[in-house]
Amino acid sequence: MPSSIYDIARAAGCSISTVSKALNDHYSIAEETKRRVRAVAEELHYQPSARARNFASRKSGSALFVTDFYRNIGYENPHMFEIINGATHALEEKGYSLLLRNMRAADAPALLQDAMLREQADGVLLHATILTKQLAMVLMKADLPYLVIGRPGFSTGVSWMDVNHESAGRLAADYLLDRGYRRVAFLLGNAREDTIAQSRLKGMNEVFAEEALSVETISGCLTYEEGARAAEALLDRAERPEVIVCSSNTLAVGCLHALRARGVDIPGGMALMTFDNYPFSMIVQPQITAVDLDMYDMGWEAARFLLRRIHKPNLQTQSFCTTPRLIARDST
Amino acid sequence: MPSSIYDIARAAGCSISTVSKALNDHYSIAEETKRRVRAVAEELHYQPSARARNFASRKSGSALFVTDFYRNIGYENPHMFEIINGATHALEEKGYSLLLRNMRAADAPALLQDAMLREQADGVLLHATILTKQLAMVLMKADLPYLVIGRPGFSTGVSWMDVNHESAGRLAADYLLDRGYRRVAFLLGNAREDTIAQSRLKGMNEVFAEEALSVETISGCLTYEEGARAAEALLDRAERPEVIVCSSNTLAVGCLHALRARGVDIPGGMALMTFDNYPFSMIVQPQITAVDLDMYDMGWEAARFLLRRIHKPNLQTQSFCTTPRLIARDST
DNA sequence: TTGAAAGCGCTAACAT
DNA sequence: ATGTTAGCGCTTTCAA
Repeated sequence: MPSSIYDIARAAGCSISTVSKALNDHYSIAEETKRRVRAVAEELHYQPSARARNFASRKSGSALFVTDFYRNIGYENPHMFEIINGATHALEEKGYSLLLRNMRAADAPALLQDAMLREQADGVLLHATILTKQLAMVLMKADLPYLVIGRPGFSTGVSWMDVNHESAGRLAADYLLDRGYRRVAFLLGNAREDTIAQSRLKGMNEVFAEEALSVETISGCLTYEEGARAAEALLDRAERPEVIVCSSNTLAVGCLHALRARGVDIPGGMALMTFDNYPFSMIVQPQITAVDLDMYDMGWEAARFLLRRIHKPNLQTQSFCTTPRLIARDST
Repeated sequence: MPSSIYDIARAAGCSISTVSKALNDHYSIAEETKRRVRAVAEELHYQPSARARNFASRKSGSALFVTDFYRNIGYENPHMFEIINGATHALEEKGYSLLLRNMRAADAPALLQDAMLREQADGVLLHATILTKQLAMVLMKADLPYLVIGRPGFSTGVSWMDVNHESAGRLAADYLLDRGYRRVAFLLGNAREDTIAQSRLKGMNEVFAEEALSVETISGCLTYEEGARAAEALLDRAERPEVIVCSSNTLAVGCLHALRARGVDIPGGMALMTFDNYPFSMIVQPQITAVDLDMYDMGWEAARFLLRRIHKPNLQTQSFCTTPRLIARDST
C-alpha cells in the first residue's frame, strides 16, 4: 500500500493542501515547512499518484505520437524511430512521456477526435505521412496542441516542422561544385509526388544556376532495380555525367551495384552521392558520400515545440529545423 | 466542453451508474436500456474521460516499454523498434497503449520503482539489455506485472521471453547439411558474454554432432573489421572451411567484403550465411542467406503475455516464442 | 502562511 | 434492473 498525501500530512503535522503545495513548490509555503514536508515524503517513499494528479489537474503528462506503424517499419523506416527517440528524450526532460498510437490515414481523423475527447494526452505529434486534408481540419479546429512532423503534401494552415531539404540540396551542390563536378544526374521518384526529392532538387538547382550550370533530372526512380537501371542507362550514353546523385539510399545502392557490375571505377569512372546516411550508405563498398539528416534532432525539436504549445496554446509554426550535414566518403 | 456522464444520464433519463454500467456492458442492465444509453451517448459524442476512468478504476490503460534509448538506436538496433511495433499492435487490440520510457541500466531500478509508485502504467515490458540483478530483484518483489524481453545474461527467477536462438542454430545447421556443406566456421563475439551467439552455436553443434561432425568456432569477432580479418585468416589456410556462418549482419558484411577483395567466388569458393535478415543481408551483393527472427512477432507475443499477466498476476514464464525462418539466397 | 472544503468524472458496493 | 452513495488521491479556491 503506497503512502498517500494524507499519510504525509499526518506525519508532517499539517494539512493535505499544505503537503500538495509544498511538494509543488508553491510560493505561499514557508521554506521551513517545505523542507519538513519533503523530508517526511522522502522518508515514507511517497510518490504522488500520477492518476489522481492527472485527474485533479486535468493533465495527462504525456504526448501522443501518431503514425501508421505498419509491419517492418522498424527496418524500412528507421528514421521514424529516430524521430521518436529524440522526442522521447525531449519530453522526458520535462517529465512527460510519449504514447505510441497506430493510425492509418483513413481512420486518423475519427480516431484522433476520440482520443482528444478521451483526454488521453496533452498534445499530439503526427507524422505527415498520415496527414490528409480532413485530418488537417480536425487538428486546426480542435484545441489540442499538436505538431505535424514533415511537410504536408498540400497547402494548409496546420503547424508543421521538417528537415530543410532545400538546404540539404544546396549543401550537396556546394560540395559537388567544390570537388570539381559539373555534369550531374539527379535520380528521384515521381516528380509530382515526391516532394522531399523535389525540395532537394530545388536546392541543388539554385546553387548550380549561380554557376550557369544545370542538374539533369531523372525521375521515376524509386526502387533498387530502378536505380540500377537508371545507372546503366547513364553509362550507355556517349556523354556520361560525372556524378550520380540519388535521393534515397536504396536508389544509391542500386546504382552502386550496377556500376560495379559494369566494372566502372568509383569515383574515377563515375562518382556517386546520396541523401540520407542511413541505413546503407556506410556499409556498402565503397562507402557513399551522403547528406545526413539528423532525425533525432528533429524529433527533439518537435517535442520541444509541442511542450511550448501545451503551455502557450496559440503558438504556431511552419518551419524547418536541423541543418543537414555532409559526410564525404570514398564515392566522390 | 465535452459531455460528461451526467449529461448522458439526464438525456437518457436514468442515473449515472446506469450509464456507466450500460457503456461497460454490465450484465445487470437491460438490453433495452443499454441501447437507449448508447444511442444518447453516440448522439452527444460522448467519450468517457480516460483520466477519470483511470483514476476511479485504478488502472491506466497503458504499458511501459523500458530500455536504453541511446542516440541512433533507430538505425543501430532496428530490431528494438520492430519489437515495439509488434507490442503496440497487440496492446491496441485490447485498448491499451504503449508508453516509451528511457532508462539506463544503472538508473533503472530506482526509476522503475518510482514509476510503479506513481502508478503510471498497468505493466512493464523491459528489454533484457538493461536488466541487472538489482533490477531483477525489484521486478520480482514488486506487484507490477512485467515481462523481460530477451533472455537475461544471468541466472534469475524473472519472467522473460525470447526468440529461440538454439532453434535458429539448428535450422541453420539443417540447411547447411542439406546443401552438402560439411566444414563450417562459425564467427561470434566474446564467447562468454555473447549468450545469443552461444545459443545459436549450441543449436548448430547439436545437429552437426548427430552426423559426427563439428563446427569450428572463431570467437572475438564483433565488428565489421574483425569479420573481415577473420575471413582473410580463413582464406589463408591450407584447408579452408566451405562456409562461414556469422552470428551478426555486421560480421557477415565484413566477411563478404573481404572475400570479394580477394576475388573469391561466393558461394563457389566460399559460402556465407548469417543470422538476422536485417538490416544488411539483402542489400549487399550477393545477397546473403540468413536465418530471420521475427521481432514484430516477439513484441506481439510479449505484449499478449503482459496483458494476460495484468489480469492474472501470478502468471510466470521463462520461455521462447516465435520460430525462426530461413531465407535461402545467393551466398550459399 | 496555512487549512477547510469543493470539486475532478468516473466505478462499484450496496440498497432498493 | 436501477439508483444511491461513497470513494479514488489529488489540486485549487477561498477563508482564516
